[in-house]
Amino acid sequence: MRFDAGEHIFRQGDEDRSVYVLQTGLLKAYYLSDEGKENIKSFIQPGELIGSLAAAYFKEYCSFSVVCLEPSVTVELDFDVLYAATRDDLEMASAMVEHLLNFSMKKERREREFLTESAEERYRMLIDRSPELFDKVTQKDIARYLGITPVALSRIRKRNASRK
Amino acid sequence: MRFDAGEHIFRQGDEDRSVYVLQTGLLKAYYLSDEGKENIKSFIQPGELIGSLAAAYFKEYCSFSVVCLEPSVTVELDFDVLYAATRDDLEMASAMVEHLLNFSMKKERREREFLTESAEERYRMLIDRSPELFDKVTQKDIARYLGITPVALSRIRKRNASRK
DNA sequence: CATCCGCGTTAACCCAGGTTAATGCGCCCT
DNA sequence: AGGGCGCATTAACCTGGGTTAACGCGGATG
Repeated sequence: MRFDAGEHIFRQGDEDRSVYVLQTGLLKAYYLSDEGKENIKSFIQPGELIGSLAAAYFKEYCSFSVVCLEPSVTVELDFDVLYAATRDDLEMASAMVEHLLNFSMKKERREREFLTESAEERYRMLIDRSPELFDKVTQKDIARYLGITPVALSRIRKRNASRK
Repeated sequence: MRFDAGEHIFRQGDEDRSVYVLQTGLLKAYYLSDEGKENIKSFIQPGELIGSLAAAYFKEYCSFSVVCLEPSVTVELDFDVLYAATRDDLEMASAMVEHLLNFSMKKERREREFLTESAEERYRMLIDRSPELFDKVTQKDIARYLGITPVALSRIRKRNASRK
């Protein structure tokens, strides 16, 4: 499936029960609060996989939206088919375990960062870990990913003007 | 394996490559910062499973410690054996997928709460979701789990004096 | 070319939570 | 019983980030 920049793959509240593998492009997954504030769950880069686990597994509504930041190409997989496959194909199950282990560790790291680091430290770690992001994504989105406002990020950048 | 309250199952920095299933008791998993500050990753209740995925999978050091808050009984499983089993036993692989899906969703929810909610809202949600914890765990530990100081939690409780 | 709009920056003011320290309480220990 | 220790509370003060608003800018659009 091909998408233009700005197009949504699915929206918060949808009943989408698919999983998408990103081939090329860049996606952002975000939560929209009742008051209309956006908080960014993650950026998705080629090779990564995105979909609302909870929505698919518990047959609920998606708790977040996914939109393309660049023109993107994805492959859509039906969660139920995928899940059924893990129940009777060892290859699939192993691959799924592999993927989920990696996914869990990523989530765990982010949880840890929120728990133990300040916004400023999280900013510095993000620069170290994913410098490419800073070329592709607006500062507003970086801020919303770090859990702060664009104004706060601008201040942090000023404080850290020396490094990048 | 039996443990007294206060005993550690493993410590940050250990090379423990096991996974533990809690039969009875109550555990807490926590990070200790360089400056000696404690931040609580999670409380583990009977039926749940704990272990440092990253340590086991990447053969690294554990990034957190696990200590018993009550006398506890656990079953120890070797991660490598477990992982190998998922590679050639469909039953095991399916169970592992099941478990990891649930684990991922829990982490995802916590990530979301840190990203989108204030400390006060997180406190209220915790009361709703796990009221039992408040009887078993000190307020200090609840605060460290919420990502705030005991002093801040005391203030929040005062503001919310009406509800519990 | 002029207009518009969204982004990043900066300033001023506000507030939640951190820090430090004092107090009082309950619990464990011998 | 007495001493000691860790926990919860409260107060005073500090600080990082939120909010609002003004400004300049660059890119898109007519």
